[in-house]
Amino acid sequence: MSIAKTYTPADVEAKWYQRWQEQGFFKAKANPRKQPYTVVIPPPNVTGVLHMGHMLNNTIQDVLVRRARMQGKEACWVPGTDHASIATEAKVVALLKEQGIEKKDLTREQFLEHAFAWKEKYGGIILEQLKQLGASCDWDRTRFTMEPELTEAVLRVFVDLHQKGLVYRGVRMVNWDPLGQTALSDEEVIPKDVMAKMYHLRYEVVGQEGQFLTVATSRPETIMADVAVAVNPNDPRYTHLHGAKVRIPLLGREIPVILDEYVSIDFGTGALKVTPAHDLNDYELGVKHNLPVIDILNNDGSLNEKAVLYVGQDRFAARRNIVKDLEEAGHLVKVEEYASIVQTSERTKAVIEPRLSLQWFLKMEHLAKPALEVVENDTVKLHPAKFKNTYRVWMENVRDWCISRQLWWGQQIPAYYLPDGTYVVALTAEEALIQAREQSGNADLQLSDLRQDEDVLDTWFSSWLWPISVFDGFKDPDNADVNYFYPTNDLVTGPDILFFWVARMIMAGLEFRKEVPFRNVYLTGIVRDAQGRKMSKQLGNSPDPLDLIKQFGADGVRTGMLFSAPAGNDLLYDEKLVEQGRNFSNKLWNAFRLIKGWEVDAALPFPNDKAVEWFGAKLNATIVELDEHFEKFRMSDALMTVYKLVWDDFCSEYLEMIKPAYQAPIDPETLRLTTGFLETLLKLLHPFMPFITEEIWHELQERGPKEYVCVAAWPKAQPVAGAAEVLARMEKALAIVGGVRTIRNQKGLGPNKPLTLAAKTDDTQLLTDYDGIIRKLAALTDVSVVTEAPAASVCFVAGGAEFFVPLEGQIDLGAEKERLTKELEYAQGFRDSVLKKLANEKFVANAKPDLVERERQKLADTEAKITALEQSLAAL
RNA sequence: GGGAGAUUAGCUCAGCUGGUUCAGAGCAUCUGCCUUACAAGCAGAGGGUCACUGGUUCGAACCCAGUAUCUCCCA
Repeated sequence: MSIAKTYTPADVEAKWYQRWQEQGFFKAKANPRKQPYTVVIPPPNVTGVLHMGHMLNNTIQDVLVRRARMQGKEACWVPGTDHASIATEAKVVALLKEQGIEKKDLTREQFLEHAFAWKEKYGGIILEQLKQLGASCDWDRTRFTMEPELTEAVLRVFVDLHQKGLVYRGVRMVNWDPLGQTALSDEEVIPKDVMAKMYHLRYEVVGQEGQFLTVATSRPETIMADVAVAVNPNDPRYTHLHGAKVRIPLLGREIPVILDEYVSIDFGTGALKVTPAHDLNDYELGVKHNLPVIDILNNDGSLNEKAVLYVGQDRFAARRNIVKDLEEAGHLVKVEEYASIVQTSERTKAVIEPRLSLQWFLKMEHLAKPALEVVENDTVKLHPAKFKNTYRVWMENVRDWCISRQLWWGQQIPAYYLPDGTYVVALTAEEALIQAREQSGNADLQLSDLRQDEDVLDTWFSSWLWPISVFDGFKDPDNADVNYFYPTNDLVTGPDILFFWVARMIMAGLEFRKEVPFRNVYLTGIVRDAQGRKMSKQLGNSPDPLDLIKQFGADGVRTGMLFSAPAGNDLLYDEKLVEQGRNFSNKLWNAFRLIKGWEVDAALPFPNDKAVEWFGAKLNATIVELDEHFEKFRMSDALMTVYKLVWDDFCSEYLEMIKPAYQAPIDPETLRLTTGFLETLLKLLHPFMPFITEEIWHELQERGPKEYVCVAAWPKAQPVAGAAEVLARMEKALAIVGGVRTIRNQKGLGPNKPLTLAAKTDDTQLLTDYDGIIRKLAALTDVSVVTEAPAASVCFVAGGAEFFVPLEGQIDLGAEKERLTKELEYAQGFRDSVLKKLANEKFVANAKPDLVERERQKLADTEAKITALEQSLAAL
């Protein structure tokens, strides 16, 4: 039989994923005999497709989940999507437009029909893509934030919080997205640095014709909404204007000059136009001074009739026009460039309008306090911990959450308005009617008299319930699933949604189940390109994830992503990384190919006790190290640990030690033990590389129908007495091999030229025990013990002993002398530094005794080395 | 403007409470090898005043202060 020289992932990946599913390995059910391990997926946008960020994030989740499953836990990874109201609605509106349908021509019901049809057709593509990555989700549990059960959960929570007085309706300054035509929460607004213009406009002082007050503004188109000009009472330039009135340019309306210390004297001209409807600070100033509010904007950002001028024009067009007109009228004093910030919509990218608006809010103070505490006291641990600071600052300054959105795609707010303008909040219209009759005292009220609030709830108002709602914890708070799987264990997500989502889930968990939603939050970095730029469609710098999987295999891509992904650090994606992942797959494949290719001769004795003993010790030590990395969520280090174990220790050292000569058979015991080692390695690798490990697992030997590495027991370290000594002895032996190899390289001898080795050492036992290994790895025909340096040989020192490789006619005496002298000087320098340390009375007195002892040992070792080197030099 | 974090090899990062081998890994680089498991490979080598300046200490990449630069969060 022949095994392909290179591993071809495409041939096997789909097969194994299907088998795992057929076997039901990913399915989880409440099982009191097992410890639960639960992860809920950060639900991707239902309209989304897989991008590099998802690949990283879901690889990490899958590694955690697969390992937990192998550890014998009831591993449950719940997949699903969220409805992403604003993004999806925008997408559907655009699609309808292409078909010649305008949203405004549709009723709400008609629009939702279109939206759901679209979701059925295209939604959830991303979940199918996750399967290609190997994600071991329990697909039977797939949830969607807008499905009936989850919608009900959202409405129940809204009603509950309203009853508790935490949800309220009020007029507040909100972030208005004129493109999406909806309010946004503070977290959905992204500040952007821009170069803006500051316009200096002069307002004529009433009754003092020819006298002007100059204000500076970046938004001249809002002067029609001005209700005052404010100056600092301590500003001597304007003392004469206290109590005066000024006239708005072009418009002529008179507004008062008000005094407030809020106005900073050195910014702009020290005179501030006050436009309460269109600026948060102005609004607060307006409230304080009892000023009216004039809102001159329509929902789409165009000017309304209250503006009087430029009515119907978009805000930016109006700005251009008014600047021209102001200039012509002689009211534009000057224009300055200055660095400023504009707020933009996270979703539509439109410039946000601060706008006074009637919205629903959720009070945060009561929810934030306990949510902060559980992070402070590590009930919920953030990885890396530096995010605790960020979290704290946000939680301490959190403002009420604007939860209403002027959209249709989402859960419609269960508030019902009575004809008299008051409202009731209830889960259903029927319940609302009962309440409404009671509240109004009008028993004749009918359903048709009630009008439900037009708005829907923020998508995050669904997502924050996710860890509970996916287990139906609202509909049925005492069901077996939620009791068993909640709280979940680990959450893996990006720091960009720490507040949007993570913080709010913690709040919801504590408020509705009196328990945190998860114990650990692993925050991944952002995937960037090699130049450190964010991956974006515009830049075209993001590779297609599915292409990558095709090209390098899912295992290659998974490991490639993890190689350079320490928690919380951005990942600079480079194709080299997935290439390295693919190469690693191939390395593993070839190790398998070697072992599988051996013929067995049952008559052969077992010659590899030292190699086996060593690799067993190495394996145990590495498992301990690996588990530590996992406990600390150091995924990159965990991977690198197994990577080196497989590549360096197993392939480069162990297999080379036990490998029979070409086409020679192997003894049965070595084959048995080596196969066992490989199986252990497959288990350790499986969370990272599920496909190739499963393939090799089955190719290696016949397996029972349920016998998959996917559900094999996670290896446990088995401490063996004397393991440290075993590792140390082999290290010494390998140092000798290294010495010979270095000489081969330096002398250009090639790997196969037969050489002999002479050793001047006290530790002849080492040479006896490891004779076979040393000869094989260093390609030596003979190893002998000598008392004097043989003539015409190259020397090296390893572990305090001298070794000689006789090389008749190839010795450059001068070069040898130089090399040894250099090494000697280095050793002497080191000895001196140790001596100095030991001569220091304070060191000997203050340092821990074992430390001093170690320094003494160092000194002895170095002195042995110096002696050996000096003798070698003398012998030359 | 306020806050947090970072600065270690060409790149990406480790370096746990200051003290094992005068600073480690992977990738990249250089040299030599197509040695029948693997050239997607093998063997070997080079490479760092631990941002800078002071301080504490017997001893500092690690602790303290200041400076510079960068990143993130919030205004």
